Order: sequence, then C-alpha cells, then structure tokens
Amino acid sequence: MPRKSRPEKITAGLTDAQREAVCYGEGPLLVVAGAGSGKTRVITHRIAYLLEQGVLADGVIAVTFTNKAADEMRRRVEALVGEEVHVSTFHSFCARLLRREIFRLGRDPSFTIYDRADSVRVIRRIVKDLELDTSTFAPGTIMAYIGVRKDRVEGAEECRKTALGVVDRTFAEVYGRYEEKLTESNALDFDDLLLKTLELFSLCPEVLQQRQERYLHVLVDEYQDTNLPQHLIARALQGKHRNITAVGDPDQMIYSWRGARMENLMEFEEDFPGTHVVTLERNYRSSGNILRTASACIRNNVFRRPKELRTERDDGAAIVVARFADSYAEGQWVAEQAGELVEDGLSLTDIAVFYRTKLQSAPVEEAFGLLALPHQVVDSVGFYDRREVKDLRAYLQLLVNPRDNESLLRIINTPRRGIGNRTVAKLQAAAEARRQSLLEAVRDAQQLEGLSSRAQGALAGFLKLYRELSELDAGKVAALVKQVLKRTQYVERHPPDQQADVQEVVDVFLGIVRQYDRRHPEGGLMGFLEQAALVSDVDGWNAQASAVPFMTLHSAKGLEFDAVFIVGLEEGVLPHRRALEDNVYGSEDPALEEERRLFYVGMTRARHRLFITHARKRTVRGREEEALPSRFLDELPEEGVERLPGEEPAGAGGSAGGFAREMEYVLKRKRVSLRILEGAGDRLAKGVRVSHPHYGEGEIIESSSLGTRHVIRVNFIEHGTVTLLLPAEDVGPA
DNA sequence: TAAACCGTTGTTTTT
DNA sequence: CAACGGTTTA
Repeated sequence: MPRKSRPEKITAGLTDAQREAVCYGEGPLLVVAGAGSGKTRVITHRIAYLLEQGVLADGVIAVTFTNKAADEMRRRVEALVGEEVHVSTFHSFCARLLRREIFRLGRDPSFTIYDRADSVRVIRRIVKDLELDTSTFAPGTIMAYIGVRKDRVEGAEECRKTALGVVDRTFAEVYGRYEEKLTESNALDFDDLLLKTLELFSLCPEVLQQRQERYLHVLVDEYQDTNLPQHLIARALQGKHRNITAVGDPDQMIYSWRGARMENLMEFEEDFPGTHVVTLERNYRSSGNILRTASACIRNNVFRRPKELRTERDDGAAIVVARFADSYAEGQWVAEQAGELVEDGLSLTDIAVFYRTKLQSAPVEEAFGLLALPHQVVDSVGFYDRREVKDLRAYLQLLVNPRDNESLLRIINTPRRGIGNRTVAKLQAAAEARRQSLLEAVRDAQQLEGLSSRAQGALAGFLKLYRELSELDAGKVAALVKQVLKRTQYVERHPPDQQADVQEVVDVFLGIVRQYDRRHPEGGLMGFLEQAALVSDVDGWNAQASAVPFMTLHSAKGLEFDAVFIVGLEEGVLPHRRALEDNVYGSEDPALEEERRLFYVGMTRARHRLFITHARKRTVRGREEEALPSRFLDELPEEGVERLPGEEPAGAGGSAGGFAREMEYVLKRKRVSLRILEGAGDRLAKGVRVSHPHYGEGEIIESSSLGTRHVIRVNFIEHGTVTLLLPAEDVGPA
C-alpha cells in the first residue's frame, strides 16, 4: 500500500530528547516527561513514526486517560499520517474486548456497566437483607472497601480467607454477595471491566495470544495514574512483541484514591528488563515565573525523585496571589480579571478556572453571570447523575439487558404507576425463590398469591409497556428515548412546578443522544449506553464553544491554557480536609503530598498568567466558616509572585507559621475525648497508653501543653502516628 | 399506595 | 444545606 512518506514532517521541530523517544526502535521504552515537556506530542509523533516505518495501524494500541484525550490523539495521528489508529481508555478498551469475548466466561455480551451509585444501591440492599448495622456497615464504606480490594486484584473468596475479625469477615461476606448480585443482573462495575479482562486472559490463553500477536506496539499515557489491574493488562498485551511505551510524570500522580500506583512508573525498569529511559526536563509551556513557582512547591514532597524542569521562556508576568473576604468576592475578582484578559485580546477559551471540589464552582459561576461572561462548567458526570437521566438510561438499559434488576427497580414505579414497596418486595421474593430475574417475575406475576388486583393490573401495564418498547426498531437511539418519554408520560407526570426543569434536563439528554446517533450511525443502543457509562467530566467539554471552562484540578490534567485561575487555596479545601485527617504534621504524609501534586498540576497548566486566590470565609454546608490560607501558599517563592493587598507574605510577623496554623486546624477538627489506659504521674506523658474512639489504642510518643490544652502525638496501633490537640477536660481515666 | 413530614447524616477527586 | 431513609397519615 503506497503511503505518503513524510518523515520530515514527523520529526521536524522535535528536540533531541523528544526525537530520541519518538524514533526509539524495539523494546520497552519509558518516557519520564515533566509538565509541559511535550509528552502528548511525543506519543502522537511516535505512533506516526511507527506507522511510517511500516507498522500497520491495526497493530498499534494506545491508551489515554480520558475519551477526549483519545479522540484528540487519534485526530492528531490522522493529521500526521492519514491513518486511524486505535486509541481508547483502559475501560473502554476492556468493555469492547469483553463484548466480543466474555461469552467464553459464560457471561452474556449485553452486560450492563454499573456506576458507583448503582453499586452502592446494590450494597445498600444487601446490607438491609443481612440486617447489618448501617453505621458500621455503611454502603459507601463497603463500596470503598470493595474498590480497594478490586484495585489489588483480590476476589471476594480471597478476602474471606484472609479476613481478620468479625467486621472484616462481614465486609468480605458483603463483597461476595455483591458479586453474586452483579452476576445475576449480568452487570459489571468499572473495576470489573479491568478484572474480567484479566480473568479472560488467564482462563482463555487463546484470546490473549491473539491480542499479543496483533499488538506490535502498546503505548500508555499518564502511566503514573495506572492502577495494578491496568498495569497487568498493559503488561499482558505487550507480552509477545515486548514493545511497550509508557509515558508519565510521578509529580502528577493524583489518583491514588482510585488505586493509582506511582510504582508502576517508578519500578517500570524492573518490571520490563531492558527498558530504555528518556527523560524530558525541558518545559515549553510555562513562563519562567510560573515554572519556578510550581517547582518550588512540588520540591516540598519527600516521596519524590528530584527533577528540575527548565524553561526557555521569559520570566513573564508575576504570579498573582490574592485574598478576599469570602468566596463571592473571590469569584467576582476572578470574573473581573478574566474580563480584562479578554479585553486585552485573550479569547475565552484561552482562560480556565480550576478548583478542588465541584461545590466551589457556584460562586464563580454567579460572578461570571453577573458580568455576562460566557463560561461552562465541565461536569458531564454530574449531568449523567441527574435523576432524570438515570431514569431514562435505566429504561434503555433494561431493553438491552432484561436481567438488569437494578435498572428495573429504578423504573418499575417511575413515573408512579401503582407498584409500591410491598408489591416490589413480593416480586423480589418470588424472583429469588424461582431463581428468576425481576422482569421474569413481573411476567409471571399473575401466579403470585397475595397481590391485589390493582397491583396485578399495574404490573400487567408495566409489562405491556416493556414489550411495546422492546418491539420498537432500535435503529436510532433518539427515537427510542422519545417513545419512552411519550409512553410513560415522563415529563407530564411530574408536578407542574417541576416540569420545566425536568424538560430542560430531558432536552439536553436528547441532544446528547442525537449527537451520538449522528456520529455513530451503527453504534446502536448498547454502544450509546456504554459510552454514557464511561464518560469522564472533560469528555463533555466543548473546547470549541466560546466560553471560559470551569473544572476540577483532576479534570485539568493534560490540558493547558494561556491564563489559569486556581481558587480556594485554603486549609481544608486545598489541601482538602480529608487529606489532613490522619496526619497533620510535616510533609511525610502521602495524602498531603497528593494534594500538593494536585496544586502542582493546576499551576503547570498555565502558559503565561497564573492567578491564585483564597477567601477568609467559606460557606461549608450552609455555614460560614473561617478559612485559613493554604499551607501551600507559604511554599511559593517571593520572587516572581505578587501578593495583592490583604494578602500577607509568607511568614510575615512570625505568626502565620505552619505550626500555629496546624494547631488551629487541629483545634477545630480534632477535639475529641481520649481515655488513658495505663501509666502514672503526668496524665499525658510520653509512654502512656491511651484509647481513642476513632483511632483505637496507641501510645503517646510526644507531649506538650499549650495553655490549658495538650498537644500530643500518639502512635496508634492501627492508624499510625496522629497528632491530637485536646483540652484537659476531654481526657478521662480508664 | 403515595404524599408529607421529620430526623439523620455526610461532606473530594472520577474511569 | 442537601439528600436520603424511615415513619406517619390521608
């Protein structure tokens, strides 16, 4: 096949280090790429280069972190060499593979993908069935437990065998039941997509072998954020040809709560003997001031391989740090500054606003609204979580997978059609007894005793509706959604004052569906549902739309903008309070270091201008609370950073030091009672053993008094070292 | 069965 | 301040 040969186009403009990575030949390759060092460029150009070298497009698999990044990479490769390569996320790659092959594991290919909320609902029902105490066995806690286990590739059986104690054994028990429920419903959760793929590879070597033959090259972006199952999948795929390219930056690892393992990157050379390593330390994105500031901050991380990024760019404008009375004043200032940047010639899409949590978007949105500055909150996941969208998806899902009990439970009485809790409970009992799905139980409901004729009628009506819907031609998803809406009177059956809101959500959903129909004429209903299940927030961001994007720091990874605003640099927000809970001292704390990396990711997104803001007061759950400046602000250098009036420079007056701040934080959060187990003399002296309602037992390793209060460091048996600050009256004898 | 009410609870980040 | 679960009442 004749190919337009353009090697000069592919390697032109690359630096030596970039070219070394792009043109590397056979064998494992690790590209440690600092922020802004052209990492995406290296991957796309490497793929293009490989194709130029004669590798068939079909023999390349590239994995990115989001679908949007995948689309972008595919587009860029196509622009370079005119060929379409396979780029996807781990999850969608696995989903597609499993649709083809999961029958080998005795499962049906029309499986439903459950999101976290679906999973929690399943667990909630199990916890109820088992009559467990819902505070010890909170569904969310159990879900987190299962998630951690799955990230470690540990099955329910394994957990049951290794469980220590009653609580742990119960967790494992629920895990086992959860797996059963999902199997009954023919559903997979996010983690299962990865785990079932691994299971398939080990139980059906012929499938793995076929994939290994096919993939001459495997390329994985953002390797620092891969978890163990993903690492194993990448490893499996490259098994025959041993051509794996991993690209990543340990300083940007921000998903440890989802099982991401920095070790996958750090120990890459041991896992793949003979690895060639290319390090990219030159930054082509950010001004000198921005890069120096970000570097100064990240340098405070202890668990880190030192790396010094250098930029060729000018120092540029100073970074602006500003403090405001509250988050509304903060938002207003951000909007005003953004407006000025636009007047100076920046376009709206060159500007971005980042925050730690989605809750923070509201005040900034409001301010942008007041100034009539177009903006868009990047939050597709939030949209798909809307009740209306989940309802409609459940209707569609049940058509694809009639065994999906979770979807059936969601819609059997939505809108209300007279099928109440008691009727549903009877259906569940019948389904369990006859080993049927709930829909089958509905079908056979006339044989059920103890159902009122009213309930019978309602069930018959639902069954009729289901049958009518399933007979419709599923060619266009939008047409199907419209039929669901029409036949259920979905919008009309809401209270009149809600109908406008519901209609709006429905219309946006219909827009998404139509767009899917247009782009994937052959995709079908199952394809749509799969895509909907695997969206990330940024996937829904329209980068073309002329509006300032607002997004979380997590979503910002991999993007860049001329001007960046990071809001809410406050203790408890960034770093987030959850990260401060276990360890408040020093920087040996992994959770705190991840928060710092998050800040680092945010700062390094900026090309020319960086604005960092915080507020004195923040409204948390309806209550206004004092907010302290983030400790990360103290870590910024003085040079190249302009602190606006009202904003004190680091350490000014000697009162804003780290210790005092930590104290105040602890004072607020950690005032709890402590029991002394043994030890005489000074009640809170070193060596005294204590018991804490949350942390359990431990031994005091450091103690001092602060006025009427005590500051102690305790080494807890199960939780490690924790610093506590407590008033004397909060301490009681054993 | 469904609406209305009340109390509890939690509360980051997202494939 | 939500959202959710459970209870009571029509």
